[in-house]
Amino acid sequence: MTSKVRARIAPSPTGHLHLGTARTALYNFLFARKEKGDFILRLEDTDQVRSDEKYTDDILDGLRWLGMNWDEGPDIGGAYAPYRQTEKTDHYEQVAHKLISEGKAYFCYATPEELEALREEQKNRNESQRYDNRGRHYSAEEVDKYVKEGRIPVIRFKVEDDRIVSWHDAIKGDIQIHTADIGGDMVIVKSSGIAIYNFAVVVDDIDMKMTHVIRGEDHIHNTAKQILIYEALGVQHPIFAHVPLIVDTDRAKLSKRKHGEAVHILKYRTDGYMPEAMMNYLAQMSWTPPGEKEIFSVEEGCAMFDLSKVSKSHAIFDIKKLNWFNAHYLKSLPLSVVTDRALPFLSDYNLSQYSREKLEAIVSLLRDGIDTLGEIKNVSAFFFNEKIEIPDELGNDLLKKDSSRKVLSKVNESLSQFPWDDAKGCKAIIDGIGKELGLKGKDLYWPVRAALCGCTSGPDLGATLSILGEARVRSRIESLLQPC
RNA sequence: GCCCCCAUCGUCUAGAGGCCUAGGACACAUCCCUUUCACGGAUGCGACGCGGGUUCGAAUCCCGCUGGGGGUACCA
Repeated sequence: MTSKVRARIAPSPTGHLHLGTARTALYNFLFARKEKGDFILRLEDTDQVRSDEKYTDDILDGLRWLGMNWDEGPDIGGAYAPYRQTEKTDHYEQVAHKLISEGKAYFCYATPEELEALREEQKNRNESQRYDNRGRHYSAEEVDKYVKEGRIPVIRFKVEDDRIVSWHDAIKGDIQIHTADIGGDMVIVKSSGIAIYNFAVVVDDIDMKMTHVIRGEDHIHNTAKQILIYEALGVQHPIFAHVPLIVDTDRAKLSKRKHGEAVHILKYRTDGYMPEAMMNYLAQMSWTPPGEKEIFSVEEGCAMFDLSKVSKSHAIFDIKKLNWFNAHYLKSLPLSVVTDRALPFLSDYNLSQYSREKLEAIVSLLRDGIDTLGEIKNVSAFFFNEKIEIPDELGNDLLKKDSSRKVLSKVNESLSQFPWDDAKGCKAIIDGIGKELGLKGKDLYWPVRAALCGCTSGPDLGATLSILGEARVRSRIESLLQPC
């Protein structure tokens, strides 16, 4: 009888939601949903120095934004609460003491300085750096001496020296790690009394009955350590799956230090990326759905996801591909939705000068030509600003040409005949003027466009005219026809 | 240093020994559509890191090399 699948994401609130965390969360989420299991959110906040509540909010918010929801978590509770490690300190310590009483762990009084010296020595001798397990053999006198000195011990877990830990990774396949390479007996509880990550995760994953642990491949060595703890605790370990890391175009791990805000989901939100695009891009970075289907929603992802099809090799974050996804969703999502999302990016403008209908028309016109909503402010400026800037190269050159002035004069004379509510009709009049003057293509369109938009490329001309309306068009053209 | 993981077009990838003269997508180039631009459509460019095996047959399996990445904490 297989038990219900339980997968989780366990971020630590030491920074904004990271791209890699988001993707790992997504894979856990997709997997849990696909298997009709539970997806759990848990906070690994044992790093007291770096943890911050504001990051917790950012992380939960970011995950929701991407379309994920969880069945249990710090915000909604659940059968296995609490879902924050800092609320389980005593529990971890109890488990650690149980291991001590069974002879599987012990107090170690070595100071950080002593350990540093040990590492230094080993390095000089060109040996691999590892704890020498000295704490296993303290005499009563030694312990007494250290206690009198006021040393506060850590708790170390005994790592068997000559064994191979192996598991079948759901993504990577069989992995074997020799215990000699783990680094000696490992700390499981710091002198502060706080459990160390490798210990707390295991206790939590046991407590919460996790069946699958899907996480970044930077945890592969931790997995070996953790399997040892599962064994000591007499519990069968969950299925592990290590997802390849996301690296940059130089193939280095994405890091705050090197990439700044670009490693955070928040950055993409504020730059005007659609959550649908972000989710879709993240999901397909290391996983291809059957049938080479590139575009898919969270729901479709949930239905199609297959852990065994996740790639083993690293994924390179390619902003161009993300842009393509985003441009796709910008064009295909319902206009009202895109408009709602676009308006905050236009908040510097006086939006009340247009009806909602016209605003939607503007978004509809502009969304074809941009990759992100962040770009909409610039490309829509001529719709909102009272006066537009005409760049010198257009003002001094194109708009000074005889043919250009002819076109503009003619358009100006005909303004009263434009069917202002009909974009195609407006365009037809321009075409008519072109025919009359014997001008076409650039000679015809560019002057009009330049006069209205301040540039020679842009959205559909008829629609632009229609949205701007007679008054704005008239004032822009007339201001250019003034003798200079 | 030691340990682990990985290796197909510039990028993401399909490929589970013959279906592969290696397929798709992004990007790029050209063309078409549009009497401008964008969108859209079509075409093109373009890869199995190297060397050994195994096999009738290898991108696919094995070994070595090289390259890349990750890990080696009283961080997570």
